[in-house]
Amino acid sequence: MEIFNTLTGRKETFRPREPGKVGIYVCGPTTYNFIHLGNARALVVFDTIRRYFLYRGYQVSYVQNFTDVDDKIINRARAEGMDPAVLAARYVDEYFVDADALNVRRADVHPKASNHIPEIIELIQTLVDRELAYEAGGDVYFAVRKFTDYGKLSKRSVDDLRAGARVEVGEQKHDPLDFALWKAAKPGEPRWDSPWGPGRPGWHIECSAMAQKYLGVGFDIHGGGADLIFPHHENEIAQSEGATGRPFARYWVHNGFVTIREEKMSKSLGNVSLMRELTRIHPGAALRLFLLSNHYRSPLDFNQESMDAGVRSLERLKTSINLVREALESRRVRENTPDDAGGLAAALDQLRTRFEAAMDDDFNTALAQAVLFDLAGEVNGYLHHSERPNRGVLQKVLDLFTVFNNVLGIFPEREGWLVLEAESLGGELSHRLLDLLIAVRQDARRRKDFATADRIRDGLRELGVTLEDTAESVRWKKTGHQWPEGNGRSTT
RNA sequence: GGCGGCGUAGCCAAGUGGCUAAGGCGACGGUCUGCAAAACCGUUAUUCGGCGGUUCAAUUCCGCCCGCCGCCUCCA
Repeated sequence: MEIFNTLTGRKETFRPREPGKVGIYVCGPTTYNFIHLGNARALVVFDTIRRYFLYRGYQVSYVQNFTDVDDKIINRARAEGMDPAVLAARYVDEYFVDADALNVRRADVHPKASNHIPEIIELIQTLVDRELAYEAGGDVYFAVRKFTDYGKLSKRSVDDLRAGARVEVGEQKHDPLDFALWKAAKPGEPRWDSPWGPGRPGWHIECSAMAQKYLGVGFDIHGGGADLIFPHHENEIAQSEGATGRPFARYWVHNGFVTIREEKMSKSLGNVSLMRELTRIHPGAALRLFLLSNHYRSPLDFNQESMDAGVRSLERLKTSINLVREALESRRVRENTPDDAGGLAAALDQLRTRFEAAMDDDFNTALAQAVLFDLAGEVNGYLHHSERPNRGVLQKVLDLFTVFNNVLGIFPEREGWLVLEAESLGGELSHRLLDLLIAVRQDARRRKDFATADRIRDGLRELGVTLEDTAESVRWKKTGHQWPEGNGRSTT
């Protein structure tokens, strides 16, 4: 397995700290709002990486924190007249709603800064004892210039950084480059007792403390968005390696940004896309497919065209899986016919090899997706050309879809069965009405009253239900339109 | 200014020092269909931003130029 390591700037063969085991720490969101598309990309990328290690048989320890003590939380809580802890807890809950929509699995541990104050204080104390940190007016700062390796991750020299560094009002840094490990509490702010007086941890220190606690020193993979390289991860390295004298993490993995219509997504541009909005409009599976549609280190542009293409390509996968399922249930399937498509079974082995090669090469999910589409193409062709498809080979196809999906996580899985979508029309009555309309239309078709038949089909299409006539039955599927509860009609 | 990335068909997007430059979306033609839809078959980059260089051979390596983007401040 080859992984691009930000620390060395190149792809390296992955060698775990302990054979058969891999420890991964990913920086999770600061819980002051719903997560946005950029957060979602990081989540999905690292969830997929984790899944691939599991596929490869590793025992994975996957840790993703929540930053629940932070200026942004305090400010927002103040603005809303809420207790910061309550606000943070609320958005932790909301995080899971969005993560679930993207089929992102729970981490093995989801540590929160607020639950690790003693560990944080202990780590700061170690840094103070080693004279890499100093107290000033109730704050504690890390002395960047005393850590000689500073800048090794972001490839910056301390002198380059000097120009950009600034000192906020009220800070008492000895050097503008220094950063806060501990912030003295101002009136009305959350506070914990410490050897330096009441206060709260700075942003970077929590990750050092929690990663070390759950994964130990020198764990395998530390991940996050590329914007965390500097200063967050650089500072984590300084703190952790300063305190232990040993390498903090072995492979640093960073995902690229999401842009929106070619612009960086940011608050100031007002173009932040919250997942809560997006999942209302698009199926989670389509969003996940889109998020994995290019290499994780490249920028990914979100726009209507790309998303539409994602939705349609998802349809292709669903259709194929459904065709296989239908065939397996149909009368034409045979137990003992030879694999008469000229080697579908052999093709499956090749596809699996290609899939692994793609993922082995720095988690090339775009290539891995192509394998999924090739699988769809292979089996569609087989079903089209074979009068008597072989049950065994079709089952293998379904199994392979499941194996691939287990890594890419596009469709949720329930008891080994891929859930392609919630085929819900919003109630039992709707389903019965639809069945009735389809039956009436079938009668019309038998009478060759195609005007009526087409009127029903066209009308349903406008309502977001597409009918497909097959030799044996009529299929329907939901397309496009969403029907939010209670609020009437919404056009996407 | 410092650091880093990108430029492949109408769009999205993999990729490689030389065998037919993946895959998806779209478009076009055909099969199927009452007509559709879906599916299938076929077509859709003699060419990989431009100019040089290295090489028997470059889209792939190097240099320069043009264009785009990100980080250097909180940010996935």
